[in-house]
Amino acid sequence: MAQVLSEQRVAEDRAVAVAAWTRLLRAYAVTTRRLSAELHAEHGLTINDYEALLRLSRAEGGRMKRVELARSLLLTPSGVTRLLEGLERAGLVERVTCPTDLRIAYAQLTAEGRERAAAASCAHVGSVRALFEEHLSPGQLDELADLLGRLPGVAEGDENCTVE
Amino acid sequence: MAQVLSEQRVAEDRAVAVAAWTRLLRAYAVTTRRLSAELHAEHGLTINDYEALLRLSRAEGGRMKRVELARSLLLTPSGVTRLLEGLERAGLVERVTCPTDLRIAYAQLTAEGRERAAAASCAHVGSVRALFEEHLSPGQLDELADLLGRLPGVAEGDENCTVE
DNA sequence: GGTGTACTATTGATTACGCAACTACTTTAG
DNA sequence: CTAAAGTAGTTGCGTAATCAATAGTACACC
Repeated sequence: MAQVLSEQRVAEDRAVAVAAWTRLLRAYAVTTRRLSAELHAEHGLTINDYEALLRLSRAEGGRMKRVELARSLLLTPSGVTRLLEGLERAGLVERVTCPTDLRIAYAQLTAEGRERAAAASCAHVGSVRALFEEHLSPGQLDELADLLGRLPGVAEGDENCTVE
Repeated sequence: MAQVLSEQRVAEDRAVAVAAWTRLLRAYAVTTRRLSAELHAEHGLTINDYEALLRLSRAEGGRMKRVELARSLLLTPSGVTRLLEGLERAGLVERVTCPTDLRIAYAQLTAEGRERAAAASCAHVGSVRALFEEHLSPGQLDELADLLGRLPGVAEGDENCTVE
């Protein structure tokens, strides 16, 4: 009897971890599709384009080392190279070399980049709020952010990421 | 004074929705990288390969209509075509046409597919639990699953998705 | 002061996926 | 019974990202 109960308990515990995981997958898929479609239609930016501009706009002097940006966006270095390729072509970001360390190249936000970031931010934050606040109360959102932040590596990128 | 408080309140509300959203992005990126690397290394499957096999193995007769699978995995029809291309080439899934409606093609799990699904499931569930349970209690996982499930379209795919 | 190790960044090849356009079949309405 | 509308699925094309391999630069240590 105790045996049966304990087996059931184990099965439930397994289920709940897997349920959280599958829902995380689905939640990502759903929200990402919707928000990235809006962002792309209205501002011609992908989510990572936007996040990159945002982080640059909050960084000291509007510039960041490329690796730093990679860590901040959870991208590989090559991912950042390609991301910035696009933003440079669009004139939103400039490449600035570091005089004291020739390995380093900064990504530097241009004036136009700063404008686009501000414009997109305004609309995008609206979309995000519309989607999330329609279904979750502020308390629940807080709880959700807290729980997700407990996963390793999730909360680390927050310093540069708070709303002013 | 009331004015100031209310403005502050608004700013906090905005922040919490955006915080939840960015953490969702990061949580997806972090967990996905880790779990998909393991799954790929040990079983040669992507996460969607795995999820597809899993859903097929739980479906009546080990088969599903391709659109049904698409909805279940939150993929577009073309995504499913390509996903199944790979699984068919690997001999894990077979294409079965429907005799009464020639538009329809079923994806049918093969014996080998069923084996691979079972083998991968065992290890993968272990990885998922290790990752999630290391940082969240069962109660918190339950709460997390609940909160994510409130987002539109997230909880819908669950029928086929419960652990047996 | 040269040599090995670590760091920054890019490139080539590959993969996974979405969108739009299309074909093929079925159902409904007239 | 046929025309129109709807549904299932595939294909071409484009894009974002990965990994592995590579090149250039900095620095520590003997």
